[in-house]
Amino acid sequence: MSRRGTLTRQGIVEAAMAMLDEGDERRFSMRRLAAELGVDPMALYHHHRNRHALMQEVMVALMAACPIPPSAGDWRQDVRAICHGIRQLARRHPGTFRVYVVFEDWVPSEHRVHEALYATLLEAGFGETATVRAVRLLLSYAESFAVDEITGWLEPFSAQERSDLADSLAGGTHPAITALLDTIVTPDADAEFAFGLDVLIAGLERMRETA
Amino acid sequence: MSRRGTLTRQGIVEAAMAMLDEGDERRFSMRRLAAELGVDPMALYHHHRNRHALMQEVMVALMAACPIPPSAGDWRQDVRAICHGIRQLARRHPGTFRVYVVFEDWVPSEHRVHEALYATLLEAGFGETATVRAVRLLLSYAESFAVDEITGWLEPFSAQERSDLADSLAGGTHPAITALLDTIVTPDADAEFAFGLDVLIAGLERMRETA
DNA sequence: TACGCTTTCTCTACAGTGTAGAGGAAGCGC
DNA sequence: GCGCTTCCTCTACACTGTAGAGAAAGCGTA
Repeated sequence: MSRRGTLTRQGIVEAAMAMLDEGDERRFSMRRLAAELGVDPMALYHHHRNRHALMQEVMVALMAACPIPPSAGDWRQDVRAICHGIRQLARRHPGTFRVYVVFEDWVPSEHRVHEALYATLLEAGFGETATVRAVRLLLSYAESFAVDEITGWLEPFSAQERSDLADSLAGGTHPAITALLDTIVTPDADAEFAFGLDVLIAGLERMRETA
Repeated sequence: MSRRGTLTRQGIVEAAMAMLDEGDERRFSMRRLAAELGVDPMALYHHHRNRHALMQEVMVALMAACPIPPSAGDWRQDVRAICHGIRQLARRHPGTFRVYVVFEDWVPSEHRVHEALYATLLEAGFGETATVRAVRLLLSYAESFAVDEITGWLEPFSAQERSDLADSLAGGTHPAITALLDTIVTPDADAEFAFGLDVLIAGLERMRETA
């Protein structure tokens, strides 16, 4: 057992993030993390008040790592780029991101991302209320898409999954789903993400004109 | 201790759902549920293979309870109504709904809701691919909005929360957020939900025209 | 009524979790 | 050298899900 100087506040955060990201984030535990770091579980508590406080730090680190591309002048392109950054972040840190989306607390480093979106829309001429609402809309789109993607919902179904789905339709009458089965089981993540962004941006454009 | 006939497969499901909904869903446990039912924890395992299997049943019950209004003839109105049904469901079953959105498995009774949306958009003239994508978009909007709402993100900030937010902005430079602070801290859930739906529907309308 | 069988529940136990509280050792300043 | 602070370990507790064994209640049949 190493005795001293092995642990750092930030080192623990990084190790925790790595553990969340590789494999199932539900397998994360303070004891496992301590074992990984070759240290007694309670050693962690000297650097972080408790599990929740550690998680908070991990969330801060996560959002601080969110890429925010520089403005390209056109708000539509900027919005696309920022949302893409969120998607990239999720792919780089799938486990941590999934913890993030259900995390209840404040994560200060979120501000970076929010600021970028707010600034983009304000400058594009959206009103204050519309901007705030549009940002929530865009963020929830990007985040929930990203979660779906890292959870595997956007990968083509296996033969097994496809037939499970088909079987589960047998009970009731679901003509529309049945008709769409082939399309449903062969999603294209990139195209789907772009589609959603196109819809949102087109819709926002209309809002701006009429408001 | 009651000995026999107190427990029912469905009764356990309902009690579990009630326990999830009142108070924090993270406080749910098999042992607490058993205590509530006046029964030994292991008694539950005779009716449900394990906690996950029970949760699966609860999720099925949840989605089976999702109100699906009859079609009104206009796809825009139908989409609005269906999404509103999801929001209502979340408000009636906040704890269960929050478990649902992070639940990884298949929930057969989801089909009812999906079918309604698929059918609506197909009949409105959307292509197959567009329909599938639009449905995912609408569902993820309704669900993530509903989660935000039941989590409390759409209630006006308390003075404390407002000043916490203001403080957290002091460090960096966030001119846009700062300018929007008043708007950010006074959200209006109904208006916000309607705004998102308007944007999505307007955007989808454009997609249908150009496709 | 009596026997056994099945169903339903209880009891005990184990490995896992987060973490409180006490204690020990390493390194610093004097 | 001494003491103080910092960092870590050890032990312990209350909690979790659930395996495995056994008890009791009610049923079907004789």
